[in-house]
Amino acid sequence: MNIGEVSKKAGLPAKTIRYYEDIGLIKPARDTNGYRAFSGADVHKLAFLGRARALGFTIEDCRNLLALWEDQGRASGDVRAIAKEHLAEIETKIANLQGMRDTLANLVSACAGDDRPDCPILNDLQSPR
Amino acid sequence: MNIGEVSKKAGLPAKTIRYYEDIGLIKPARDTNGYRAFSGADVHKLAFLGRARALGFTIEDCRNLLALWEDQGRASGDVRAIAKEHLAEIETKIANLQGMRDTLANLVSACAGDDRPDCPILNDLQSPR
DNA sequence: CTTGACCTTCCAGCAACAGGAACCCCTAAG
DNA sequence: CTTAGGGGTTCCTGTTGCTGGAAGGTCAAG
Repeated sequence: MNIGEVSKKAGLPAKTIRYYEDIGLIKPARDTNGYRAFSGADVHKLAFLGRARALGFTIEDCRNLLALWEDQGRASGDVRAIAKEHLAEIETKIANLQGMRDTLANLVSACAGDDRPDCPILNDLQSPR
Repeated sequence: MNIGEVSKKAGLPAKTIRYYEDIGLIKPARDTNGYRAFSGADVHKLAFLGRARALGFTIEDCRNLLALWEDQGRASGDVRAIAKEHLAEIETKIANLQGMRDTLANLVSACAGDDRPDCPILNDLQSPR
């Protein structure tokens, strides 16, 4: 299978797939013409990676998850630990963003948004209350 | 005022302040010895930038907000437009993260997390349900 | 034989800095 | 006078996860 077809099947841009090979996440074979020759297992791995990335796992997390996935003797506790840690980071991010959102929403609703220069948003950035 | 003192007053790392000069957000004067000589206005601007960044505005947004802040004849509508746009982006991010969080929380709670290899998290990454 | 759709590698760039090297400046103490 | 320290300066590299583009090889069809 060439990269274009794999790209469609796995739902990842060809650029991304090349990148993943670059950093050692996958190791597709090569045809005599130099083209990458992907196996079904490669496609499967790429789809796995795509889903892990969609859940926000970092590349390094993905590398570890992939290794655990391929290790039949893994302990599910190892997987869970990675996911739990990641979950905590996401919750932190959400909390931060919610704080920003609340402040911003207040400011936006306090601002007339007309032609006059008076602006609560700038006032707050100048010296928050 | 030297950069160290400004760093404390504005609550920004010296590195960041140099960077902000680099990209043209501030233009501090220079002493004869080559040191940056910050004015009170510079400090004020940096604090403004720090707060805008803390609300998640991009550097380009900050550049625009700063210009509006300094423009006595601005229209508050322009400020509000920037803030509103940014608010929408934040809400999008929050929604995405919440989606990830929900999925992850489910998976984490479904996973025994012990020594056995069976793992709902990996199962889902392999083929989501 | 040429066109066009593939594929290849390599290089640059994004955001917003952080780390570190190599060096200059200034003051105070021994 | 020298030295130690704690400032400051520039410049280069690295971070994360790709994306865009240039320059060129390959392949099947018309």
